Amino acid sequence: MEIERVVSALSALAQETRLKVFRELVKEHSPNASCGGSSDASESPGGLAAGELAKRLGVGASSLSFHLKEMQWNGLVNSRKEGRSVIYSANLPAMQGLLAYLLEDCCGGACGAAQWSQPLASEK
Amino acid sequence: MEIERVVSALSALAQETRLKVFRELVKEHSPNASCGGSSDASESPGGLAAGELAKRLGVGASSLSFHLKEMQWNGLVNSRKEGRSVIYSANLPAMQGLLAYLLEDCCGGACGAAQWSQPLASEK
DNA sequence: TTAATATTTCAAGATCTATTGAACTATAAA
DNA sequence: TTTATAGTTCAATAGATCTTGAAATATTAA
Repeated sequence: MEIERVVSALSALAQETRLKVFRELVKEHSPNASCGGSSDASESPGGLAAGELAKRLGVGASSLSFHLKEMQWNGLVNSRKEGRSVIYSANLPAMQGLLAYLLEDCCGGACGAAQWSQPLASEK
Repeated sequence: MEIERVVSALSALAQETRLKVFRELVKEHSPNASCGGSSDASESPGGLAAGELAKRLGVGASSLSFHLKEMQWNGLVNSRKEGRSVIYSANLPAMQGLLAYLLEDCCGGACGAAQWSQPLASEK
């Protein structure tokens, strides 16, 4: 991942509403949907309608729409239309790419990937 | 890590100059400095002087100072004074906390920590 | 003490972000 | 059709962010 893409992915997450949206979408992500290792052809990507997200997060529709557009532009979420709803879903490979970059380039040999196979430390 | 702290850590990184600063500081981080697992009492945290960072990144001194202050405020870097220089260093435990949060709360059971003990995938 | 170096602070200005409510588009139901 | 529902777009506004250059502060060297 080149630095501009990393910065834009980080920007997409560096806002409370958007981070909550992403978290919510990850929760709703169906386990067999695209996560690299999938194999089952019956991909049902899961996700949530914009309205349902707005309700859960208590955000105005147009404000949420603004944030979803931002996240989509930056590659963090995907959308599809179903009836009159638009279903948004987390783009997990994008998150993986981001984490891979941070782990490799921003956590140093000193605190590399190895540590993360453990229980995943406490608070800062 | 609670969500406000995560958002502020992400904001600290979601800017090209700042991400480059962090990367540079991680490169310069001495291997035995505070990374949780350290034990040697002769902690020499490494780091870089503001001026050296400015030179390496080609950024104006006052602009860099603004970004360093931001990163310090958000807990991503530490500083110490040495002579007339101010040496900045990466706060790796903060980065760890951030990564732990993203891995746990934003990557889902689907794409959890397990994957990251491997060779650390390619591009997105 | 005076001068040079390293860095921060300040003020101004340009640009980007986020929220609001109203208007608009598309789909489905009556 | 008409009406209701789901989302998006638009314009206005408020506030945050970033860059610049000049001035201020601290430390070291002459």
